[in-house]
Amino acid sequence: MTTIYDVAERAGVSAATVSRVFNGTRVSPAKAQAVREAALELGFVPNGNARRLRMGSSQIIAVLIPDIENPFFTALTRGVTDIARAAGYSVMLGNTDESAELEAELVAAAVGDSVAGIIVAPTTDSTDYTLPLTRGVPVVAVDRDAPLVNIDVVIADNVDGARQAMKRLKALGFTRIACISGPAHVMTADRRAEGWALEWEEQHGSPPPDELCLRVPYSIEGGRVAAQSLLCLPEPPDAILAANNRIAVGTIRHLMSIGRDLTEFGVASLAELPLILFEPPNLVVLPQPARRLGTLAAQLLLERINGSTEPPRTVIVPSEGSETLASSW
Amino acid sequence: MTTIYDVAERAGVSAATVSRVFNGTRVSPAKAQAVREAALELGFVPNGNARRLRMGSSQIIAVLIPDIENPFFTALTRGVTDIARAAGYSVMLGNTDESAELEAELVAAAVGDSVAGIIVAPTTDSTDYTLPLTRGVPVVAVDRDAPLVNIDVVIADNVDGARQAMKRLKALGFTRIACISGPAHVMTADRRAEGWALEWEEQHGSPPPDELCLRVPYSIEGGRVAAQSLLCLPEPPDAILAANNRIAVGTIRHLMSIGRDLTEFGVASLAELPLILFEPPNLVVLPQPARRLGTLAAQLLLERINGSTEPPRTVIVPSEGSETLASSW
DNA sequence: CTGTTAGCGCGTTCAA
DNA sequence: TTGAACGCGCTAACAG
Repeated sequence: MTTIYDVAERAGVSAATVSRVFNGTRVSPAKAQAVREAALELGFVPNGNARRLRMGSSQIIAVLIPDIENPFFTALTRGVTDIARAAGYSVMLGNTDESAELEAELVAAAVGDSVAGIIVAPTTDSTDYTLPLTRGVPVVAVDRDAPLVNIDVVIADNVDGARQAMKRLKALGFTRIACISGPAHVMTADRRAEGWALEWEEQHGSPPPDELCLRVPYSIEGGRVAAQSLLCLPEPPDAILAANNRIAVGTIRHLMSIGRDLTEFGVASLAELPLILFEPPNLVVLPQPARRLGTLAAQLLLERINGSTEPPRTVIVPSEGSETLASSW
Repeated sequence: MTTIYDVAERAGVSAATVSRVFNGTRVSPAKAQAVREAALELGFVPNGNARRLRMGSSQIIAVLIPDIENPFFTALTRGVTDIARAAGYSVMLGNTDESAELEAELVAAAVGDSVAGIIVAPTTDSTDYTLPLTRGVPVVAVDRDAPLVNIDVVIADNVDGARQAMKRLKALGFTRIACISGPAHVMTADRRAEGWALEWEEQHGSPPPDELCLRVPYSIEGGRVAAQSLLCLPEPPDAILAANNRIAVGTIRHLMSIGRDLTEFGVASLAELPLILFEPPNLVVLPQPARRLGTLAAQLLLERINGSTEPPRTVIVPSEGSETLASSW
């Protein structure tokens, strides 16, 4: 382990000078040059832990997401890393696995590592971020609200997304549009179901029948089961609004498995279907602004890191515009 | 910022005792209890940087992958985190974007953060990991070989994967199977093309015609273009072996776009097709052992971290067995 | 079992 | 412009 002292000795200067060279403080060109050479020859790598200990903070942003295997969150993370890197920050990723305990643990670890800030998709709507906040570590909630604390929040306009999808289905001629959304008390799922109900009321002049909105896990199986039971209704729907991509896939698979004619049944997915093989005729895809959520969250966080004390803002990111898959082929 | 000294004072013990409580060394139950209470009341969070500085190493494993938005690498990462977490390590993720410079930068950063070890998917086959290695930080290469240095390597058996896919296609009745693989000099792409050629020779008793193997980017568009030109050949293939999922999707999309009858054309994908809507009749999917690569790499790395000095091993992970999608529905 | 002491490597005063 | 000295918070010796 070569330290600044080794470099200093080799360059014939003091450790302080070496430190200055690496931190941009003015040093005479001759010594600066000597230090750089010595550092190179010795393969000097600054010790981040000592640096952070001394400075009390780091150029690291912690990103805490529920599932690294979910394309939505990886796209979001990508947005964060883009902005972070441009600003000279690196990103530490944590997987909360939708577990509140794990999330709390990771938040504490991030604080202990004196990260510069935290971007988190809260696992529950009752998570508490006073720990970092009281220590001056800014937190930005992304994708989901954090009602208990007063922080910046960046979320997609899920209500509007659902309504837009409904409108597209209506434009395709469908009128009795059911809704399969995610679990109750999951904010995105709640909002999407809400948007569905609002739009239904606008289209029909009356609230939607309760039985037309099912809440299931955000999974393929959830979509499959829900689609099945919706189709068994006395008055079955002629289209289904799926609140995320997995539910949409489950829905379509069920429709195909029972040989349903997809030219006469509409499906909307409130998320992209990345490696889809073909575009069913009446499929409406409303891409989620995942990466944009990430970039915005990172920007807000950087503002806080740089000392902004504006009152916390909630940024609602509009849908990326409904579009059929064809346009992205 | 509350420190162990604050906790110590409040609990009426010395800082060393507080440290011991948090590190599992034996302490009298009474004092241990007092320490825990004091820590809780004060909201004490151990300072990881001080800890790592003092200890000279950390419980952190750096994972460096080319693309966090690629399901293969996220699955791999998931495998690493599973093992790491179970062993009490946390994971720091870096995105190399297939850039050798960025990779080098991230490796240096990891060393500076005194991580316990590094798991990396090398961006080129000439990357050099002497920096961490000379500092005693073990490195395990995953998914791709690192010929320049003598380290543990964990890769999928791409040759065999390609051959198995070929066998499946043959079993379905296809004989003139073309190959669309990734870019030349990308190890996985080379091996898969190699497997294709070997199996062709075994099936036909002669080397395959050159024009039947195309090398394109690992992208949907690459697959589309390659499929198109293969089908224009004087003697077109009756099946295509796609070296990854994106190429497979591009291939199938092209086939469907020209109205090709998929009951008479075979396609094999050397990777999973996660959110697929339906299973084309002659689609062979050979899932990549992504997560397994991650778990194995993590295990090897942990052995090194724990001081193993065995000669470096190259672990070749067998394909996960060919299976059609149906089995995973 | 416990307290005291001494650094880990670095950035930053304060003098010179 | 530069160097000496200090301490960030913690753990590992060493006594007791």
